Amino acid sequence: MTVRRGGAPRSEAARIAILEATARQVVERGFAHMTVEGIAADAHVGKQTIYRWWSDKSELVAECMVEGYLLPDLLTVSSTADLRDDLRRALTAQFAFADDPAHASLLRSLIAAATDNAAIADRVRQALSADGLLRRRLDQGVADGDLPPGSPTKTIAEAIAGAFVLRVLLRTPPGNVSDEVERLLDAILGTGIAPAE
Amino acid sequence: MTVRRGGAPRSEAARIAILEATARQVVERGFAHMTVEGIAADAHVGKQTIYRWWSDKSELVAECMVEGYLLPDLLTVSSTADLRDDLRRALTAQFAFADDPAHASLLRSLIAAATDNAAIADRVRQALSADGLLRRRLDQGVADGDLPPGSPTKTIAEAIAGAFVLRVLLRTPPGNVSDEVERLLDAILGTGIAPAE
Amino acid sequence: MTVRRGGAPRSEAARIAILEATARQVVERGFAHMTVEGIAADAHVGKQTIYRWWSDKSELVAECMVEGYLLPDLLTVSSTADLRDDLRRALTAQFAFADDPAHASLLRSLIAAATDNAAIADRVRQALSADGLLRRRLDQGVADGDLPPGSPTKTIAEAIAGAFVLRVLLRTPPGNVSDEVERLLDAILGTGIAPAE
Amino acid sequence: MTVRRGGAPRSEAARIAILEATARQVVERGFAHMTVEGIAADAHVGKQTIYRWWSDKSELVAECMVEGYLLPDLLTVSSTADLRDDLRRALTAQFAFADDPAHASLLRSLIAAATDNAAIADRVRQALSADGLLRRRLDQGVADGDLPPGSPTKTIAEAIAGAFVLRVLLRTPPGNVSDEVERLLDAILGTGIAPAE
DNA sequence: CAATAACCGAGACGGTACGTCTGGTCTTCAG
DNA sequence: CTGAAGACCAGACGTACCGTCTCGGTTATTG
Repeated sequence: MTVRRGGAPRSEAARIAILEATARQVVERGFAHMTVEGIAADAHVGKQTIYRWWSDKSELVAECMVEGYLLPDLLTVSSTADLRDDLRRALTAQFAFADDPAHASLLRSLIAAATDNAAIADRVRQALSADGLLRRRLDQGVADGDLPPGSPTKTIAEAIAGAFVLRVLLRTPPGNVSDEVERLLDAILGTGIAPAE
Repeated sequence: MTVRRGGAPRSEAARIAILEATARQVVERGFAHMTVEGIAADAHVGKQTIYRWWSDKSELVAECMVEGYLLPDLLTVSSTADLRDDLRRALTAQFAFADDPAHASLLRSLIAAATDNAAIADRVRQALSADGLLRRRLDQGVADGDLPPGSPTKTIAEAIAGAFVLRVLLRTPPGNVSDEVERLLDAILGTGIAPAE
Repeated sequence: MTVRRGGAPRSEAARIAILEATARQVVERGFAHMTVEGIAADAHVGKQTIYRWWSDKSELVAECMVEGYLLPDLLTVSSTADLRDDLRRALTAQFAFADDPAHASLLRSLIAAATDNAAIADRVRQALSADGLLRRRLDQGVADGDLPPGSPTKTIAEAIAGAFVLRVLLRTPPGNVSDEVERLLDAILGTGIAPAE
Repeated sequence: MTVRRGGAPRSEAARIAILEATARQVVERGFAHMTVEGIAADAHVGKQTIYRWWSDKSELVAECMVEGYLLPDLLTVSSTADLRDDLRRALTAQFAFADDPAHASLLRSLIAAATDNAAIADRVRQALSADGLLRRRLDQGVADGDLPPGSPTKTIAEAIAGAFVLRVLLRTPPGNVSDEVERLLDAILGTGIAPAE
């Protein structure tokens, strides 16, 4: 292991102030328009203290997300007997979140950041799929016989997340959320009517 | 109507040089790191000639895409009697395109640009869904009885596009493309086995 | 010759504003403590406009001096029949100037600048020797027989300037100026009494 | 008096390493461009160890000079019966020293330092006038009748030092040293010919 | 001989300024 | 009036140092 060779240890207070300021700046200005200088000023910190520990602003945002300063898990997947209803609840909440223009704007910022930084991308996916909760509920659906055996639950979960991402990217105007959710459920789970033979 | 009051007409040569330079810069540097100054130099054009006709770099990229300098339609959807095979062909080609790291990087740049500019976002969706071709093939599938009547074909097409976008965003390592495509088809079309009652 | 190929010509207004601001900053802060950023702000000018035309702050100060924004000629050498009296008047005025602490401080700043930049050094010498006026009066003194024929008038003028520079450098407290001037004249012109054989 | 209440005594090794490093840095970078951090690194010493004992870099340089790490006494004034010859020897050595560009550069650095710090200025004057040796030889010249009674020997010594300082400042190109020395002696001592009546 | 105190090397900290790069605007001249 | 060229003001970039503070560790003196 690395031996401490003198010097003050890293300041946790500074680290937290910087991450909080970063989160504020992402929300206020967006990823593209926020500046390291602005973060330093907001956090009452020297710029060098930022550059000492992070190489660029996408690293900052990545750590912000990992530490949960930016994006809560958007999905909370309930687990009743009714798979479709559980998913409906979860997706409705997620879509409603994105219908707030400020939230949509934040999400677009994070998508932009994700194009720069794989860690952010992964964290976005985690947030969007409730870090596996969604997939686990789908697996349960397979076990319960609500989904065909062998259903690719991981892929289904990613298709749901992807549909959501694209909706945010396309700025789909907040329409009738429940209709949209229903259509997405139809697309993923089938219309509930067995396909024609 | 606005009366033209003399002077030289807009130079088509300059316009084309600028769009070509923009396309080059997106590929070489990525959307976030390219500069208007760099484009002007690359196109041997004054900065003002750019600012006179476009308000910012996302407008430039948007026009580039519309004019086809940047992204070809990624899907070419065939129309045989077998829906699943038609989709398989289309998606396989699309996934293969994204497996080239340079292409994936370009796509991420365009996603970043799309977060800034709705026109780009829409154009990305168009490219990803072959400007409606995919949806039309799905509609045909409904008509042929390959999909249940009332299937939300638009939503299905967007889920497919979304799954692809998320794959690009997450930098999913190029694995077994045919398996992944198969899983995505399973997710969207069902496993081919009627869900248990 | 170089052909102008377009682009706005250099702004004379900006150039003057920068030189004036530089002069103000030298006086207010001193050469060592003034900043390019401060000058830019004072002159309401972008930093690049400074760096485009000057390589560093000693170049700025040099141009300031050449243009006369900073240091007037300190000597005005009269030309009566009495060499010693002419020099007395000139040196007394110069010493009195340096007795103002602000002036002394400015002179030290310029000496510091001169250690960086030969052009400044030469301009300081010019200012100190009235750009040759002093030497010409000494030559006249030789012609009049007030100085021995063959007297090294250039060296004498430099010794006078050097004595003054050293006085400024040493911060010799403002004492009895007329005594000091008299002693310097004695040193340079002799005590007026022929040396003992 | 202040009572020592325990603790390690000041490290002489560190003090010497710092002064040596300071001297190296003055020579290598010049006073204006050397840094405390560079000195600390060069001396393998913590910055605080410097700031604990010196307030700024001009203090460091001042102590360097007092301790003789930087500038030897440039004059060694011999004391034969011939005043002019004694001075000629001394000045020739001094001028020859300054003809080495590295020495001239060091002297300019010290002049720059002297503009910041009166102690350095005084030490420079001391070095240049051999700490009074020159003046004492001039006094001897008065006693011997080589100079008029009442000659202002202090002022003469300072004029000699000043002429030398100005020569260094002006970067007078190394020309014929013996001629220059001769002219300076003429300027100070007279041409050796009694002035015309 | 433990406790205390001042020292030491190392290096993180909040800052200021550097010199460069780019954004968007404005100004010239050529066509 | 367009377009190439490029100067302009503004301000962020990432780096270098400033002078202070905080570590772990090392001598001395003192109770």
